[in-house]
Amino acid sequence: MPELPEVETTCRSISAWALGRRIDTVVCRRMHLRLPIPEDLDERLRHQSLVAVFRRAKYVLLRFDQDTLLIHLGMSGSLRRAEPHTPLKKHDHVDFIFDTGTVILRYHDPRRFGLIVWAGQNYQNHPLLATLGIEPLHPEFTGKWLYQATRNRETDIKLFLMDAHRLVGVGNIYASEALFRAGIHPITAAGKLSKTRCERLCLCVKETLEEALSSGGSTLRDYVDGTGNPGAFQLELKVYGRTDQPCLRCGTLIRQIKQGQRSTFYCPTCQR
DNA sequence: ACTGGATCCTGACTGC
DNA sequence: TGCAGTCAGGATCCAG
Repeated sequence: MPELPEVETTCRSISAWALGRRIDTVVCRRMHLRLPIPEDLDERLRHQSLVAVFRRAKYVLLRFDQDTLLIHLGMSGSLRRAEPHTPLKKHDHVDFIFDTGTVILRYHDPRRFGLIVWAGQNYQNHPLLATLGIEPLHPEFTGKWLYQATRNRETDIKLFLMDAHRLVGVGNIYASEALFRAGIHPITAAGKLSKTRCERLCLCVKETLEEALSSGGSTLRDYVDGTGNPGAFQLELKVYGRTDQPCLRCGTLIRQIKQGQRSTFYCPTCQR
């Protein structure tokens, strides 16, 4: 489900309404996602206030007075505001109930590929975060970095972009979109890219993510942000999901292939 | 170290 | 209408 723009949008919208609120209770209806949900969630979070909501890669971090929670939305997860009268849907696994029960942050995840765990004292050292790659929107992600990181790598550039141990936040949608924008064929061996093409790709990754962010992310099925609003970037997608439709630049039919068991979309004319 | 494949799980959709 | 097969925004683990 969510890639960097969707996770970031989720964090921002939760911040807007939940910061400073105090946990009343936490209700878990299901104890197992990708990992077990901590059993002491309610006991420990009770009466703590939410101090910060931020993102690392595709992880959401909720910092409370004493503890920080690490949340991943997997493929199908969402974290959004619910009111006391909002009816429970199937797969609404966890409710963080604030104040005197007036507002709820609700975790929903049909496929249960997500996770909720304690982040520990120093979240950067958490095993799930410690080995992650660099943030694509940070200044340290440059064409030069990309050029050096891809040397001698035979893996397809699209798979390289999606490898969170190198570069985080770029998932299946935005990898295809950024490569189209850069005019690079997704099967190109990462190590074969010239310095110039690395510069261009780096720029295109940043632009694609930033534009998606300003549209509030992409809503393909049921993605909604922390307030419940859908994104609009799906309207801007140039290749993702457009199999056999004409390329918006040259009219050639968009192709769909598999890379690493995931669908890739590209224009065989614009991308070489 | 790198690379490709299987895997976790449910729901939506397609074709017979 | 039902049933089987395929596919889906992620990331980990394992074998070669």
